[in-house]
Amino acid sequence: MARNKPRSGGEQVSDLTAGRLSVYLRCLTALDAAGVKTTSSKSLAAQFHLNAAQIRKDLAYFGEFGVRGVGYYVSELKTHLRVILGLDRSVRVGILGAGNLGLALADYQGFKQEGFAIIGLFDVAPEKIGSQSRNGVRIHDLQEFERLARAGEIDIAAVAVPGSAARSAIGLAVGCGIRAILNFSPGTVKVPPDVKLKNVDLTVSLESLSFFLARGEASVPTP
Amino acid sequence: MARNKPRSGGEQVSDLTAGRLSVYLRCLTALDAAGVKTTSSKSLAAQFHLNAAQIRKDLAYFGEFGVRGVGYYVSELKTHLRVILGLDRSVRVGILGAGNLGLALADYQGFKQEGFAIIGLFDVAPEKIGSQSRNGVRIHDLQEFERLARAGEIDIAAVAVPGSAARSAIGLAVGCGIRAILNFSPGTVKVPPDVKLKNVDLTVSLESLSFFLARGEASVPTP
DNA sequence: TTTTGTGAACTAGTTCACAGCT
DNA sequence: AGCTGTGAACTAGTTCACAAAA
Repeated sequence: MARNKPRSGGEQVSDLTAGRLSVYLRCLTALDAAGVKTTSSKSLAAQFHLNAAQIRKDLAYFGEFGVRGVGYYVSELKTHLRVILGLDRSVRVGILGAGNLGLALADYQGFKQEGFAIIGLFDVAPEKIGSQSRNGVRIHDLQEFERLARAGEIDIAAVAVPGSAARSAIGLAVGCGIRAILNFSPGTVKVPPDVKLKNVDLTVSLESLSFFLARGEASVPTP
Repeated sequence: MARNKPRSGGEQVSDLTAGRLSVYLRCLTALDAAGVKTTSSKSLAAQFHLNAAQIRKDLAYFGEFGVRGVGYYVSELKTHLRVILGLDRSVRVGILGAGNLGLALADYQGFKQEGFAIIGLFDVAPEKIGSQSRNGVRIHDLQEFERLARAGEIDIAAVAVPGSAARSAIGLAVGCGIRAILNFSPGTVKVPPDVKLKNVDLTVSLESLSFFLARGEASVPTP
């Protein structure tokens, strides 16, 4: 059995590491589903195009989960990763903006699969309020978001409003005590240091690709 | 006038740099719309929470666009950036997968605004083929994608298929000569080195946020 | 003076390589 | 033997600080 250095939440973990932990969890889930009992950093690296040393280093940071000479027990490591990622409890997501993107996010199956709970869609347009997405996620008034957020019933705000409304939507969420925001709107918004803002900028992604096409370059996938 | 070192497409430009160029273009477009004629790296940095030295370095890599003592001419620099990003010609995007996400992407206004041409949606489900998105983007058979791609009429493939179909969809696109792929499906797919693959993994994004919530940490926005 | 463009210094992130455990 | 965990070496990315230009 391996249990040694469960790191106290002191040091800063990089965003890239956090993302990789999520990737590792997905790999382990696949192996588990395939009935694989044990694996190693080398085998994970080979199968999923990762670097073995990096996997070991990322994992070792949170404790000694491996067994020397053997590797990692798939199901055990999976459980550890779920705890590390905070997925052992329900993570409640509220979506700001019930446009095309907001509606698509609400019905995105990947979230449900990973255990995220979509609390609802929130918009300001009176004609949308009361209706629901294809899969039955209800659209509420933005005030309802405020109420729920202040009551501590929303963990993550997904912001999918038009660019012009992004700043105020993010400001609102922060004001209600939201500590984690996934922002799909364009622009450079600043948040207090205790709030984690993650930007998914579709225009920037497409324009980067256009740039590499224009240069005739290409290479490594972007994680 | 400034024109000195228009870098030959020799060296490798990092993905982070490419993304920042797109951000700079957006900043300049905003300034231009506001009637601002000149700006400086310092002023851009202050307004949009960037680093002045980095802006200068990124831009200087492609030529001497600035004027010492003055700064940059907004409209001139904007034009340069559009050329550098390959946005001076039409960039044609085909969307693989006409599910919720694919449909939302097809109707996403941000793309149209930036000059991307959405060629169509492509799916395998017979009942979807022939219909169209809310804003009128047609859904075609996947074979039509193959035909168009082989004819060189699609520059970027956006992959929004279910996870299980991602590998084959990306393989198909690569096989048809597509050199740039924006992938929304989960998983670690490998592509040849001359193909640029950019992953937008919503589950990884949400799980990173969950991780930071679980640790009680937070900090800098993620670009 | 102001502000660019850029080498130098620094910081962050990745990979190597091996001691140490099973 | 095999594989982890980790310091050391390396690579990439960012910021500083200043000479050169307008």
